[in-house]
Amino acid sequence: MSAAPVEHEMEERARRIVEAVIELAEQGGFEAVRLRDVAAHAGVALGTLYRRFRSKEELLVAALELDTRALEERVRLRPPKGRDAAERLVHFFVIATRGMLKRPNLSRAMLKAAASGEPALAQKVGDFHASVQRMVVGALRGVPVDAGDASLTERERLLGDVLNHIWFALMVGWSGGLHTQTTIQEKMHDAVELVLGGADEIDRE
Amino acid sequence: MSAAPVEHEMEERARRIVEAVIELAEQGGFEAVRLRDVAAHAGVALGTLYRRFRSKEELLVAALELDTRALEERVRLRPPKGRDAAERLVHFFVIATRGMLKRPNLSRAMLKAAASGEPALAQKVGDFHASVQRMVVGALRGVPVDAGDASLTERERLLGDVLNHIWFALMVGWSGGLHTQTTIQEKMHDAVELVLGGADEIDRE
DNA sequence: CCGTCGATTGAAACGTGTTTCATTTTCGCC
DNA sequence: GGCGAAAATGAAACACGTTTCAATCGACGG
Repeated sequence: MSAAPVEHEMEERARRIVEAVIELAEQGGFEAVRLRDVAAHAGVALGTLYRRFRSKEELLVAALELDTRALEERVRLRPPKGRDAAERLVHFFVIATRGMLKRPNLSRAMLKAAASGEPALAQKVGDFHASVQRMVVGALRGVPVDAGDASLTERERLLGDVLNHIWFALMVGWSGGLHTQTTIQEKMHDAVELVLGGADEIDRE
Repeated sequence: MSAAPVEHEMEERARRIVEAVIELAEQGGFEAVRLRDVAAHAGVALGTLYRRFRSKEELLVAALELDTRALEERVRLRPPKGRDAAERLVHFFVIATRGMLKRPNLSRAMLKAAASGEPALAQKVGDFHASVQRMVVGALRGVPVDAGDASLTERERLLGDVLNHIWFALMVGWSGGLHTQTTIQEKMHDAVELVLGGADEIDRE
């Protein structure tokens, strides 16, 4: 019956599972992602779901991976604009933040999973941070950085790291009700100006 | 039988409950904090526990509050030392990081709760961030800042905010296996130098 | 001393993440 | 077309966070 080879069949199932996760999380957040419902929506048995994903958190980190890839694509097609690095960085974080806040329930659920501290997720969570860092450096340079490029300067690595951490902490804070979209953007604006060398040297590049 | 008035009785119970949480979390982390065990250790019924704390996360955030108060006391008694602001800030983060990593299971559990995104915890999590920020500004100034002091300069607020965010994100990353104690301290060192005005102006104060 | 009322208790029940397992299906291969 | 292995299924069971509730306790005013 099925024309696809095994791998495709497996990927197909995994894709449907993650899609179901995203749909449920968009509607009701982390708690609404009931794995029995996920399995039903994806048309698989619970055991199949657990063959591919070790936990609920792993499912949501898989969703984060998809989301991050979409953001990368968005940034590749329409890179953040600005006359200098600061403007481009601020613009990038506006894009990234808006992207997350567009589906708040899903984003909260993904952030909760990413911050859950599960060692099994370290790889994927690390990939997420690496991706954000690459996009940050891309905005800093004004030129996209692709995944294979290991040639960051020390300064780029540092700035990417620091801004990534700040944004992540802000998103986690937003997720817990500590910040609004506006305060996130203001704080990222201030942070970018700070790390780019103070308020006076706006056009340093 | 009981000589203490009602309020003391209630506080006493709450204190014993949080102590039980800390003990169990120290040994086995978040999962080991089974609320039936917590209640048994504290000598109360499950219902009593749920009268005072709305969720497992709230219990661990209460533990974080205790821990943070202990860190504040530690910093008040022996403030971070250094010839300039950068050294004091780095020293403060060494103290704070070492304090958390001394009881890794407990700290991971508390961080997971703090990053869980529960809106009910916003107040307490916000208090935690405010406390860290105060200690950061204290290290920046070289003089402790007490809780009532609202007179931060704009620069102090910004630096406290940014360094607090970076440290929090690093701790969450550590919790998930992304960083070691060494990498945390290196990254905080670099971050402090960055936000304090670049690698060249070491003695700016 | 009694009655009242809120707090506590003990125990049961529920929902959901996770595990287990016997059975069935699918797939590559001969 | 049939075989053996790997994967999927369906259903049950388990663990634990959370809720519920009737019974009991303890303090306090009258």
